Amino acid sequence: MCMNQNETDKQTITIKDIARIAGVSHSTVSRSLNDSPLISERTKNRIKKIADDLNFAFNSSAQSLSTRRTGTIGIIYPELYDTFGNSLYMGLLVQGLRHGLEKASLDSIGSFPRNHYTAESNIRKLISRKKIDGLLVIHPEIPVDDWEFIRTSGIPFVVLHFKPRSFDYSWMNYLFTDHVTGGRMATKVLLDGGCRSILCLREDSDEIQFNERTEGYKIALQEAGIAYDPQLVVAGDCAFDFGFQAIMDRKNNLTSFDGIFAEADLVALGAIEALRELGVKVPDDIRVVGYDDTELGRYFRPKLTTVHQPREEHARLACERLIEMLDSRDMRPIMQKVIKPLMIYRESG
Amino acid sequence: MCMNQNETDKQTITIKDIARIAGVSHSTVSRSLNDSPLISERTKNRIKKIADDLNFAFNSSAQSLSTRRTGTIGIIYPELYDTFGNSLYMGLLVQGLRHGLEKASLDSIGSFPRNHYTAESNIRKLISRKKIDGLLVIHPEIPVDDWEFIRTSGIPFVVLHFKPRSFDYSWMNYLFTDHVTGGRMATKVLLDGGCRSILCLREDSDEIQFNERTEGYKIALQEAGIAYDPQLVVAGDCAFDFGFQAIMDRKNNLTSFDGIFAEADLVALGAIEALRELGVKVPDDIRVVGYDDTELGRYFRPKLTTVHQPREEHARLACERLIEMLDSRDMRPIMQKVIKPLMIYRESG
DNA sequence: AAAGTTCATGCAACCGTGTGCAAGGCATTT
DNA sequence: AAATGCCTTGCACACGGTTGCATGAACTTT
Repeated sequence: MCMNQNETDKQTITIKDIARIAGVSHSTVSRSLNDSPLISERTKNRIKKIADDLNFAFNSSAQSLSTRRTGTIGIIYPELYDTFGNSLYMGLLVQGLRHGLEKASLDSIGSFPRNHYTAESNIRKLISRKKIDGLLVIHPEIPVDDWEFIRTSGIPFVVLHFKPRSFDYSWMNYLFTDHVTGGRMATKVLLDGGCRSILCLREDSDEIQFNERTEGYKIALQEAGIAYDPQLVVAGDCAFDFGFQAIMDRKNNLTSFDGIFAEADLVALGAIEALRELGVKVPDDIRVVGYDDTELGRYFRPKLTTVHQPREEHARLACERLIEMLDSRDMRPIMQKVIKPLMIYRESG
Repeated sequence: MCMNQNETDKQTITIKDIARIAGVSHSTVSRSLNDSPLISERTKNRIKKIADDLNFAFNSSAQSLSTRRTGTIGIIYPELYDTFGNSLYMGLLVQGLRHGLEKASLDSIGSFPRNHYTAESNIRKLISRKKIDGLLVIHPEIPVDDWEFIRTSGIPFVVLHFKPRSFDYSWMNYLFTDHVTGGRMATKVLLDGGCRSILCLREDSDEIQFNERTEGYKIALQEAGIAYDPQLVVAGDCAFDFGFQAIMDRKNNLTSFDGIFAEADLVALGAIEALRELGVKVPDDIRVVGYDDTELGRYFRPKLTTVHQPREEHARLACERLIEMLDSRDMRPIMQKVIKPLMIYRESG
């Protein structure tokens, strides 16, 4: 009637079982399987063989309890789909981290900063309950007391991509992008193309990265001897529709600008679509430059000129540093990189 | 000179510490913090207070060792960026799972089926080392012996989205989409729009889902009394460029078809872009229907008519069933859903 | 042949928590 | 007053590993 629920349950075997079979103590088994030099080759091989035959695997909880190492890393990252742009951008970054950790045979627990239902801090939980050995943080909005908790916990961690707001990060290991330079480069491309009046479509938030991009925009203007006009900076969300609408809102006023710096690719694509519908030629009439180099920019026409951040490299470096910290227990902020972005010249800008 | 590396390390406190402070045995502390009815309210409150004051948190390894529950679930899913289309599609699904698990305060270890560097099976590792309580599988290519391992391990799991190939899944809990119906609906939209000769752009793989979509395409044709022409089925990868190139390859032959069923949104968008460049009007001259309802289709013009799979619902149901299995230990294949997709009518088809 | 080394292994404690069973205190019943 | 029962708590062992130290055997050295 009702299936015997243990029907398929494998008998779990432990090092003690192996010890019994091999006629040795369980310490010897433990040492053998961990390749301790204390044990003779002959015994080791015999025991490894037995373990193999029985498909033995260590119980990770027991091992963690004893060694104080879990072999898993927490990755704190935002919703991939709160804004669509995020998914395009973050995917590759998280992917890169997964690979970097895999290389060191580390597992990863992906987590939001806090539980959406209980509002409990996942960061705190993972650390204090000792579920993880280290932390990779990619998130614009870590609460100050979580930072404080991370700091006092002494757990190895690396911060990527988002500069912590309202919290001193001079003592952390981090890897950021120099968005001032990014914004400046993007704007300069437009200026070099002859633009004199550049619309800046930025995200309506206080995130440091967007402030920096706008800052770069201003610097480039200044360098070109063009007065900064606050009217030309428009804030919205990081979405296609914002770019589209921003242009449509100005359809009677299209001569008021000759270039567009969109601080996100998707916004740029929205703007381009609007321009196309209005019969404006990109880049002939108006030049457009995006930011982030999501895949999309490669596909749609005109192909998007944009600012690239080396995401795979970010991920690789972050993992390497974290693993180093795990091994050496040396938490000093040795890696504090602010990487220059790269301009990708395509058709739109 | 060199920082004292223990400077910030918090002294870990255990239930024994609390026991000592409270003047009770550690069993009493354990029972109190787990709200056992055996302990008097007065004692419980006193102990909870002390635990709170000390910021006590259970050591999860110790707890797992004792209870045989880790409170974490493995999610097996593919590269998000091997093909760009994947990232668009899978992101929301994985996101939904993360939310569903979070609701039950479960952590999740995201993993590829096997380690890219060591080729070791992550599925096996996670299960046999007892790192997880359950498994959510979203992957087209799980090796047969991994399925076998999952089966004999008796671990609770739910399969989503991809039907296992070359392995009987009648005993599993699963949630798939009826892609035959999806393909049929998509094709029917084109037929109803007056198309008589429909190009089918499919992925060049044996994945069941693509075979099913093509199958649905054939059925719809048959129902409309149109002979199936193998020449009209073209296989490539699931990318924008494939759709683009497929049309460009036929630019001298554009009258040979009047509709396009692309088995992935990105392919459809590529085709539409090519048609636009060739001066062909969509949908007036040629109708195009995509598949998957990635966000992209909402943005680009003409807006893409496409087949929607309710990904959030998939994720939610899968989590619910898994959690039920975790609690009840009842592994019977009670949930075997094949969900009908939904047609999204927009502009292109 | 006795003493000293080296090597391989076992003993026992420990990591932090859960839990069956026994025991003690106290109130109730006979 | 003794017997009974309930409520609360502690003891001791279990979970499955790791590791410092002691031990005994085999091998050198004097």
